[in-house]
Amino acid sequence: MNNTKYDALKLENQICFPLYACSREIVKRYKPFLEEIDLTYTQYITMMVMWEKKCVNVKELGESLYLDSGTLTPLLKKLEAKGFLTRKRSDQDERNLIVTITEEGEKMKEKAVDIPFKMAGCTNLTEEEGMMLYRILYKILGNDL
Amino acid sequence: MNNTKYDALKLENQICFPLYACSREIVKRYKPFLEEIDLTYTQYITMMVMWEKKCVNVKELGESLYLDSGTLTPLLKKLEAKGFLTRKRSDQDERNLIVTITEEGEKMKEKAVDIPFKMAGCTNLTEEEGMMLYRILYKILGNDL
DNA sequence: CTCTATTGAATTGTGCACAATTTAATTATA
DNA sequence: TATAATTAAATTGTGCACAATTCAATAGAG
Repeated sequence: MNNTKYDALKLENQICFPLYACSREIVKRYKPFLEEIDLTYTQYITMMVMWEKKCVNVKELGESLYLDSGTLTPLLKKLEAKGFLTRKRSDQDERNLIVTITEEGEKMKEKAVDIPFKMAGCTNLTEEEGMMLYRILYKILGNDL
Repeated sequence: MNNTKYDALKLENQICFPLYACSREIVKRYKPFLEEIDLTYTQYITMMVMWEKKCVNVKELGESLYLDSGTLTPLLKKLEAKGFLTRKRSDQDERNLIVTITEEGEKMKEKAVDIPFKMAGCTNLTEEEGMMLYRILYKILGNDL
């Protein structure tokens, strides 16, 4: 029993710190696989949205990824330069930038399709732990305090 | 039942994505509290180590925080400029840089001490969920695959 | 004791994140 | 319908992260 009012300031008593460390750690484990298809992690999750939706504006993309235009604008320009998507203003409302996946972007999906399975071996969680983690993380994300 | 081999590439089926989003989300919730004491989140967890250890070299600090010298060197220079710590090469082994907390850095602790309690209200997890999350995250971090 | 290998920080360069501001387009209102 | 308010992206500036390289100091092998 050596509790002090400072215990709450110890690194080992934080919940945010392992979250932050873990996030970076897993992104690091993705890196070798993502390098093979010339994507960074953020570009990869962006492509995931594109593979599903084919066509979105920056705002929708930002809501899906919890990212803003300050992050997305330069990132989308890079993905456009790589040929995976196109960027074009909407005719109906020129404030909106429409991002559309290209043929080449679609082809990428074939090269990406085994990454999730390769990554599955990179964590030592049981299926139950994985589901629990998933549920708790989305509970936090859903909490708009 | 519309399962395809592409389901594993959907954003909603990722475990890493909510981890990444959640980590950033919580750091964002810290920001208003940390601004009051003029620290960024990374500077804050660095100070946590300093409050506990008083004196460490960059390597030890990096092991505690899962960060390397590329991140820590500029960060420590900023904390030194703010007067919270000093940086000095070891006499025994000049390769080592000894980081030591200052009187002023110690005083900061008083101003930081209620941040964990303020943050506690910022997540909607039960105590059990918090403990579960903590356990699972450290299980991943401990896994040196 | 000298040469080589290793170690610990610092440096360099790239890519996010994000707050804050700006710009242009659209909508709402007096 | 002018004007004000709002909206969507882009821009600007700061601060990480991190791979890769460099540099200086020390340890180890012959």
